[in-house]
Amino acid sequence: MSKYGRVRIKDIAKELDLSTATVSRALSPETEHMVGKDQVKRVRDCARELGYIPNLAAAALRNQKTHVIGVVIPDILNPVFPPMIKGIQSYLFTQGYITIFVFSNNNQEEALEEVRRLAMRNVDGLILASAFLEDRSVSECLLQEIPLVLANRSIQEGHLVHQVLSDDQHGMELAINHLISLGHRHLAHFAGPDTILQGLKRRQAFEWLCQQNNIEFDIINCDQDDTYAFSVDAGRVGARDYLESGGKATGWIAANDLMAIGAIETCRKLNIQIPKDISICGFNDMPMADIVNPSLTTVSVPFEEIGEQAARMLVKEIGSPWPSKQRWLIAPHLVVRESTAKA
Amino acid sequence: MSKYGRVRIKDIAKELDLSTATVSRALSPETEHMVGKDQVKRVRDCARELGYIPNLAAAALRNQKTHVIGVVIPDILNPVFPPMIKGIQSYLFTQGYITIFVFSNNNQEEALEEVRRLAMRNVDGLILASAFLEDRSVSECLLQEIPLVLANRSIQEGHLVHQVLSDDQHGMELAINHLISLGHRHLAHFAGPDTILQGLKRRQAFEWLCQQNNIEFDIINCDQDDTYAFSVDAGRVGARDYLESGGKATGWIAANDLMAIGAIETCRKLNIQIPKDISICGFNDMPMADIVNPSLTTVSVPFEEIGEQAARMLVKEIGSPWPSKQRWLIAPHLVVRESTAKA
DNA sequence: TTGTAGGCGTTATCAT
DNA sequence: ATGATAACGCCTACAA
Repeated sequence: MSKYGRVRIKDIAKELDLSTATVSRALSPETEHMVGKDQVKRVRDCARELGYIPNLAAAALRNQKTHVIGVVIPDILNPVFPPMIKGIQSYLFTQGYITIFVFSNNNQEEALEEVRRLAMRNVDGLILASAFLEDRSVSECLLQEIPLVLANRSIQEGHLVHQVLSDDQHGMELAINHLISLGHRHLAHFAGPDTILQGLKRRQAFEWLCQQNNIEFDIINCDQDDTYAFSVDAGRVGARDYLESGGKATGWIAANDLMAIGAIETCRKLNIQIPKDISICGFNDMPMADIVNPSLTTVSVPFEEIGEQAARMLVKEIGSPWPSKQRWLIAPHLVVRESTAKA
Repeated sequence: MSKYGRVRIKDIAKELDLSTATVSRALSPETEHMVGKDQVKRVRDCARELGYIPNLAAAALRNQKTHVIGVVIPDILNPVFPPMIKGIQSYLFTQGYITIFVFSNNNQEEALEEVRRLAMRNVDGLILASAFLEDRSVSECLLQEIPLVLANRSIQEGHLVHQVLSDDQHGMELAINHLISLGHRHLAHFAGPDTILQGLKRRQAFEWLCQQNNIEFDIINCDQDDTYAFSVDAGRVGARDYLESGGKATGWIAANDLMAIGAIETCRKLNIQIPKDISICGFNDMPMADIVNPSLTTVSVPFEEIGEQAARMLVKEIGSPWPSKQRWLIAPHLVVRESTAKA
């Protein structure tokens, strides 16, 4: 092969009898104007010929900028995240960034550990989609002065960081109005854990809106522990417990689609017909929500858009930090399918 | 705050009036034995106090080793990949590696571009799950001498790279035997593109096994273009075309679950009952295959295991390259659910 | 337009 | 046991 191991600028310089400075300049679009046109061509050709691949680790060390963004995702198996990942990655790609996705298994300790690892890699910025209302990852980032955007989550001290969120209050309103308009007068909410933003917000909105509308309601807490939160299993068990304890609501709203699917499964086992006997509404409109049995009526949260918007804000923040932090709400919409019907 | 920007080894050294060498040694588990016990403690304490975070880019530059693995995934929205991603990531995490996942949108050019970007980042190794039987990414890796494992895919020159694959021939046998045992005597295969390993292998296996069993069969090519391959839409259109052209098979095997779901949808629209009129079998057993309507009988491919095994082989290969390249087959199994029944 | 030289943060070699 | 120093590959002020 080539007479070099991995080709460096130095090798090209030697080959063409130039200085490394000239080669470096010729290779970079921002500086090539300082070099003669003919030289640029010579250098470029030679680089291609020798199979030169720049060593970005070295450049990063020198420039104090890696063009790497870190993203912490709580659970890769949760189907809402792939669209968000896509939104993040495809925008950052266009901006010349590479994205490191790490997965925290819904675990605060792991998330913090991952954030530290990312900090060691000198990421230029961080997007946290990991889910807890309070955890130390955020303070760690602030301490390290790493530009930060929270995607689809929030924290108590909202003024310290940028946030991109779906408007869950509005989403819950869409779901409740839908069920009410179908004639349901007793609703139930299968809630996620209060330690996670969506769990808290959706439960609060449900409670408040039912009271506003003078509707009888029950709230079922399905969360045993954090890894179990928002799972099909949580919905399964929640529904079973609710029915066994004599719950009478005819309109159910789950905190997410997976829990709705779990609830539907339990109903099927108990020979309860959906939507004839009970209407069930999900939340998120995850991929596949349209092909389950029955297909899910659900509040559609635009995760890809959330991801892209978060990435967009982060890039801006890296370019020039905003003095005040933004809280960006994205409106969900209702998708009516087969799992809801007249009471 | 601290009086330093980001704390470096040099800062700790100055603080404790030691040399950078001693501090570096004290901080690294492999070299701390060269330093007095008391010093180690002083250094560690000081590092914690100042909030020292090692700069791995610098270490990588010095050590010619980044502890970064790159993984190319063709499509994050394809539900078979999250389990594979999990398998890869969780194993590599335990081995002290960080993983960069990139997505090529089923596009060869993008995959190659991503591989180049990863090479610039000096990844220690690469896992390619991107799907084509022939593309330039592999040769690029070989050229750059980057340790390489193919996950769930293959190439013509199989002896040049490690591969971890599901045994599709065996999987197809399970599916066909299942349908035959249910009394089906005319089978159809909704095939993926021949340019992708699974498309090719599954079609070939289907053809051969039908001939072996003296079964009448049809093959429907659903692939228009690469981004469309293996999608719900491909299955939808394939089924419609097949039925409109008078296809009579009572047992269908799709090249993957998404296509099976698309085919089911078309049947539902045409008032064809599954599995009463036609039995449909999928391939992969993706997450959610158990909750679609009707739930899918499918050949279950253990993607998480494939991912973990690929990662395992890659780490070994990085440690000490094997002279001969391995081809590792993982056996799928059949999961019988509601979409297949007696003819 | 081109070249020289120093430094980004870390670690290994060599000397003490 | 500890310190001085060079080197990893790249970029850029400064000099010519």
